[in-house]
Amino acid sequence: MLSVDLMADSLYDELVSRGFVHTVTNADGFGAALARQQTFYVGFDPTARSLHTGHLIPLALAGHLARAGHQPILLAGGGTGMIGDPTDRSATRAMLEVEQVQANTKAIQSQVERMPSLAGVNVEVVNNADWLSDLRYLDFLREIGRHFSVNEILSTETYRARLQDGKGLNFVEINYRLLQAYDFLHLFRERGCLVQIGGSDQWSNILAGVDLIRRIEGVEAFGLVTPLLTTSSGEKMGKTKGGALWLDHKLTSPFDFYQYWVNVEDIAIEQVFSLLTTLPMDEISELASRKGPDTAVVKHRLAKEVTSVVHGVEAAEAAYEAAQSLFGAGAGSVDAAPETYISEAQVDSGLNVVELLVTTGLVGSRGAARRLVNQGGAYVNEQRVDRPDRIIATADFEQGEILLRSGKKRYHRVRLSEQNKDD
RNA sequence: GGGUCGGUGGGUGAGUGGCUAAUACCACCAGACUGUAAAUCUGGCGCCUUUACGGCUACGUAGGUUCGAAUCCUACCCGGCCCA
Repeated sequence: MLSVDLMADSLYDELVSRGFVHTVTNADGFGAALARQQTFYVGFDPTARSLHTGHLIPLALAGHLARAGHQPILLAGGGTGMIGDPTDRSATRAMLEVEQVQANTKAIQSQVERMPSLAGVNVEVVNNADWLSDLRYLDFLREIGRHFSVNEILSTETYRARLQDGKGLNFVEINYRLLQAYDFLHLFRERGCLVQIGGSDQWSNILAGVDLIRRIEGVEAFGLVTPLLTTSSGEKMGKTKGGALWLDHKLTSPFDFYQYWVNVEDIAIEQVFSLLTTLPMDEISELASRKGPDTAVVKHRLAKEVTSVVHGVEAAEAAYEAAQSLFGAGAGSVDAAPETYISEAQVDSGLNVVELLVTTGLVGSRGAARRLVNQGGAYVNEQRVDRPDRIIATADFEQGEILLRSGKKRYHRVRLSEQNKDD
């Protein structure tokens, strides 16, 4: 018994020392609860067809808990997504089309199921549409609604801010909290789930569930929220030109994903390591303590670890190799850089750099491509392009391939093919 | 339902008949410096083109007034506040 307790304590302590605990409902109680096998859950709303960097911390935490023997349930919010979480929103979200929600839910479900960081773990994925869709309004109001104080809801940060700024708040949005709380209650009843984890923005929603379970079932459930990864200027980490840093390789290539982490600010190294990778803390401290140009090496390690978590070790290795050949000594081919195929016919018809930059998606418009060239940020095979009307000829292809570069670090391969091929 | 104020580019938020593709800040992109870092400095940041004192599209939606509208009028949609 004693040893089990020690294990549990050390698990909780480990979570604290790695920086996962932003807030917890009852630290002692939670620590003690971990002495027994717990079922816990974390939810993701289907606002897009892929999860992004921001979801990585709760996923990592889920991994730690799961490896310690606890049972994870990952919840895709097919039901709550129909409503839209108002948290951190200065205005009402546009409601997504039903089909969109369903498609996103499916995408996220399969993404979570295939997540390398959870490989070997018995993850259960559920969709709250399965139980929320069939709720009966009157029953829900009588059983659940009566436990919620509108005053209390309105006094929480999200809603108060809305009211103060005179931004408006509709009834649907207030209900979001009830539904999320109900999810927790449902999972407690059906699965004995006593723990919900999430990002710090989910604190009040999680708390609502903990309260609901106590009120209705008389049982103490636990909620724990993780911090957010932010840059030194306080911005959420994971923002790029193209928007979020997606976990889906079709939206953000493993190479770009890798590059993002190689480029994190120095001061974030330790935090990213401890939250997103599973390296032991003493090793992390050692890595983080290195100074000067050596930090480049450390960042490669960081990028490799984080990329492995999302895309697997092989993709991480490939991204590393690609980065080495691009940024290390000597240039080579770049297997992991995103690639596009174009036909010889296109080349023969007089394709110029601007057109090429646009078709590869390296820039968003022809105007932007011209700007890039004029600012000296465009390269073909590592040679700076000086004119927007520079024609790309078959002679530019080295072994059927052109290496296109935008700025210092964004690469794209263009390959010749008989026909156009996508993906 | 009545009154009143408001809906501007990824975000915040100026602009109230031409000088406005639209101030400023943030985010973002490029250049310089570096370590593929931060900070700093410089340039850019609707789309298109023969890069031009050029064309097109845009300031909730749809019409209208005007030589000319984000700016005025009408209707509608959405939101705040007050009244019911």
